[in-house]
Amino acid sequence: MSDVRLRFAPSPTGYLHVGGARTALFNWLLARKQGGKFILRIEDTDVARSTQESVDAILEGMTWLGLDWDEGPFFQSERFPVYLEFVEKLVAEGKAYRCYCTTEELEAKREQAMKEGRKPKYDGTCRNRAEEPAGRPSVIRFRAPETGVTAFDDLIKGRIAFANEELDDLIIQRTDGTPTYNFTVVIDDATMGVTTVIRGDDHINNTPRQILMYEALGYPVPIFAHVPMILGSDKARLSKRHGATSVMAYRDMGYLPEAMVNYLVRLGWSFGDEEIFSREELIQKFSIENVGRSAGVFNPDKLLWLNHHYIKSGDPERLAELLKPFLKERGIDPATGPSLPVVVKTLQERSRTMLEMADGAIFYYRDDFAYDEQAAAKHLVPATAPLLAALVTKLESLVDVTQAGIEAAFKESMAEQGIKLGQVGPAVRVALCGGTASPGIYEVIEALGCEETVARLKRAVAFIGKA
RNA sequence: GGUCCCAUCGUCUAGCGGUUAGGACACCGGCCUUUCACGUCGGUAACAGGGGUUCAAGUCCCCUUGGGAUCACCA
Repeated sequence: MSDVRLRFAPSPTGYLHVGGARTALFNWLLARKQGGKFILRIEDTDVARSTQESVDAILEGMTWLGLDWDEGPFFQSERFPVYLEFVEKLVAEGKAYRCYCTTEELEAKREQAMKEGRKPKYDGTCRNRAEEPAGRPSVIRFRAPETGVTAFDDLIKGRIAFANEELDDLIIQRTDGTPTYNFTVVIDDATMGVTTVIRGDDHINNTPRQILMYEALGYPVPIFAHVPMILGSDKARLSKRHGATSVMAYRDMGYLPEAMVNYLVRLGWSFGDEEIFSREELIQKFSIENVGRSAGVFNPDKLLWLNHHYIKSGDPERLAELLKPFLKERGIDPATGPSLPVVVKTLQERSRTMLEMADGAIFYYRDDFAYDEQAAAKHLVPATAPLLAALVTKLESLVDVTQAGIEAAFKESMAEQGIKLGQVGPAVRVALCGGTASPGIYEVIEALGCEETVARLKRAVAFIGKA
């Protein structure tokens, strides 16, 4: 046990994407490993862009991944009074000041500075303004030191230092009185007692300003760990055009949460040569020290492989439950046919996603499917009709409807007919499943039951007769 | 452009001064086999470049090059 406190602080302007999910996961893992607390905070100070739908989507994504939080969710929009209090405190102490520069003026100065090759930072016009013009709109800026160096020891990147002259006086309160991100994040992390901040490395440049504010406020500076970004296949920032980026989209595409968690954690973190980690193992083995420093490319193939792995080794009962919605989408009611867990067992090895499994399960629950044309042309031919008929006879009197019993019946029938499995097997497969790719025929028969199997074989014989 | 970050197979990575540079995904072969798969065996494939330091450098330092992030009254 320890008193580490970590947090995930997304802004509700969209769904939970894989990058955010990984950041959340790292925070959650460290909290769980060290027996600390994991806080969820919604950063919705930008009222215009924040939506309730996004909040719900983020919560849903977290829940799906199994990332439970100990405190929150807190909403920054509900804490405005807290922020204002701190703003006033800073102003009273002379650590922040009112700025009357208009957006247009600032814009012009920025352009001018760029044109002259200077840094486009705030020039400090209002920093030492003597009197305050009444009736003019104003913002509040944080008074940052103009000299010196602000540095921190990043748990992932190592020591990072910034010359204070590179920083400028950033706005902490807008004209409309609302606080801005770089301020609220500091106030919240400080007042919520956050000890370790794990976040995307796109925040590195914000860190020195934030440290300066912690110091101005008299709060201890947390430890930072900036995790590298996730890239698309072209090494550009991961986006929609690389494929799905929403965590929930992967659920809908038939991915298991444990596969997503396993994939995400290994993207940037490693533990020797190990690839497969259960949730418990991750909590035990995860460490920030083993998080890499460079950005990583999101590899859908490896995610798919992991998903396949977890489907192969998953509990059929659970998978059956997860499969139901996918079957429903296909208009199939599993109650009308063979036991779903039994069906699942026959499909686990050949399903990389639950969606594939659903497609593979369809034939079990429909007896009116059309035969694959090529398969029928090749295997449902006159020569096989009597062989199938012989099997019908054999199966109709079969008592031991297990794979072993079925196999024995097949062997017997084949011996009587003087043929090999290859001469009748493919036809049975097509008769039962409609195509040439399917689980083993003994498995299928066991799942289907003798009655249904016989019906399908008879249907195939009839089909041959009509052809 | 300024600042900051990054750099081992196509991809994810191991490596923490001395290795035939290892594993995984993907890819290509063999085996297994009633199909598809699973499994299994094997193969192709990497230290961005240049300087140092050192008996010894993928590992430490510097430069170059190449990526990326960030410079908002967004978060």
